[in-house]
Amino acid sequence: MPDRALQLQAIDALFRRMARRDDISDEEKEAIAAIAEDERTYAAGSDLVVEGEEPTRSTLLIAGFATRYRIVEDGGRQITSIHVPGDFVDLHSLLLRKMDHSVGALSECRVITFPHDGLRGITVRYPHLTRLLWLMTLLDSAMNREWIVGMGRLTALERMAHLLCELRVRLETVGLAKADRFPFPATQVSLSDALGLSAVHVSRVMKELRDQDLAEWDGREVRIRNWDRLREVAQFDDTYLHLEHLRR
Amino acid sequence: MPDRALQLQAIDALFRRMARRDDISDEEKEAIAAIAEDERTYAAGSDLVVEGEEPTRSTLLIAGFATRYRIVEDGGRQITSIHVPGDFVDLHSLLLRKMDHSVGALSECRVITFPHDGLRGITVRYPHLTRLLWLMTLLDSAMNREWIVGMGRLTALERMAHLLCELRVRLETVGLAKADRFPFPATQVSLSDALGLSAVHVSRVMKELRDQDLAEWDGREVRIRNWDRLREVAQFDDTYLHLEHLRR
DNA sequence: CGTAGACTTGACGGCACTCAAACAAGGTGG
DNA sequence: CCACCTTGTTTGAGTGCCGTCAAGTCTACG
Repeated sequence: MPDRALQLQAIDALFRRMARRDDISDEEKEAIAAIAEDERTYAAGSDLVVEGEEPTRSTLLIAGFATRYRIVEDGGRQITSIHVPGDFVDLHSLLLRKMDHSVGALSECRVITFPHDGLRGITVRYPHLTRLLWLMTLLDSAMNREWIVGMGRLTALERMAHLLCELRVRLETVGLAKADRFPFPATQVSLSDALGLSAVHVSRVMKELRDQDLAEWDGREVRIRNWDRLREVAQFDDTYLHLEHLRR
Repeated sequence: MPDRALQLQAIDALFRRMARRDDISDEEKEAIAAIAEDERTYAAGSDLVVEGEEPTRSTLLIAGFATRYRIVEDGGRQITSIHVPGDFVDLHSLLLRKMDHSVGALSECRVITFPHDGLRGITVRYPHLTRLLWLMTLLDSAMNREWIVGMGRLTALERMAHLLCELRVRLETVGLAKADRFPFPATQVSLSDALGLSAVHVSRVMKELRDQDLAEWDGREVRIRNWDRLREVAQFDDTYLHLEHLRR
């Protein structure tokens, strides 16, 4: 039986994400903590979940960065989401059951898992908390829609800028972004898999961002140089992140 | 007070979508029908919901085709989902509250709406039904992820073929596809908005599909000429539509 | 039968891809 | 402790998919 206070602290990033959108009561926090299992760590590059599996628990990322991705026939890889601490990487497996994509660790990842039985129990006893969990999956959807718009209608530079904007705001929400910098441990290859570009072109686009003094990135950390112009280039509008505090 | 039997019939496409994935009881069907409002009709080209609005009800499409879309700065438009009868076009507004995109009618659409108050009531009294509603939004997500993969890693021809495959399977699920044909009323412009292509290129790609005798389309109806090869070209695998009947 | 909207086809151009080679940095073993 | 190797990044040259522009065709409908 894990220590309850430690659990609550570890799950804090999730509570911050939720509390940003609606009130979450202590009882609700306890209900989640009550079904949390022990922490686990994954090495950078390893898979947390693999396409085709049928998980019996869902995974909350509490430290590190992870991605959802699929491999296509010619070996190409497409990342569909990047996850930061406080994100459930596979809450949808509670209902979809079978994974239609894999989840990989971009950097070393610490996670806590929640058995599906326990989560199903929450849907029976805690309707409001259920809606908040549902909301977490809806935020994933909203980000997916925004990515589709970007891939369909924005240039490589705009898309890259948009990703940096999104990451900054999401990391701020869980307290992981400083004023003008935030951690982002990745390779240009993984970025290219996320943006639907080639690795070579990512290199060129990053150079362009540096040259225009918009942002720079050394593979570990992003430094924002000119937030207003970066947002402008990215056509970034955070509406789709639904940051308003409302009754849900 | 609308006629209950008529309501149940109208909502049938939704029930079919749900019943394909899990059992849904008569009591649950009644619970949904009980909060249904009167039917409404939208003309082709009109908007069912507009970006920025905060709907107080969610909209179930019962006849016709609709799209979710966003307009970007240069006037470009990107469709993020195409909806068929049985789909909720904005169930997510129950929790997201503010629309981060618009919903337009591709053809004339008949819809039934469900007040958010009533849906929230369902989350309190019907946990299993709540999970099924949640599941409906998760299916949207899964389709979004698949579109991202397509936009990032497939060619125009492959993407187009993929869309036709997806529509065929989805329409079959609600009984609207015959063996080798199904309705799809759209213009090449709207298709180009969906696939992230230009209208001109959509024309070329459709010609290629015809020339290769894979499928044809006259603006109203799609005729599949060679399903196996179409699937192959599209690299279509229906796992992401989660068609298995399971306890959810 | 005239007109508007939708589709088709051709010419040309550009954004991003591939191929290829050089460079940087971190890790490992002799 | 440094040669060596692996992994990642940068840069250049050439290519191709798909976009834009433009003109012509088809079809529906008033």
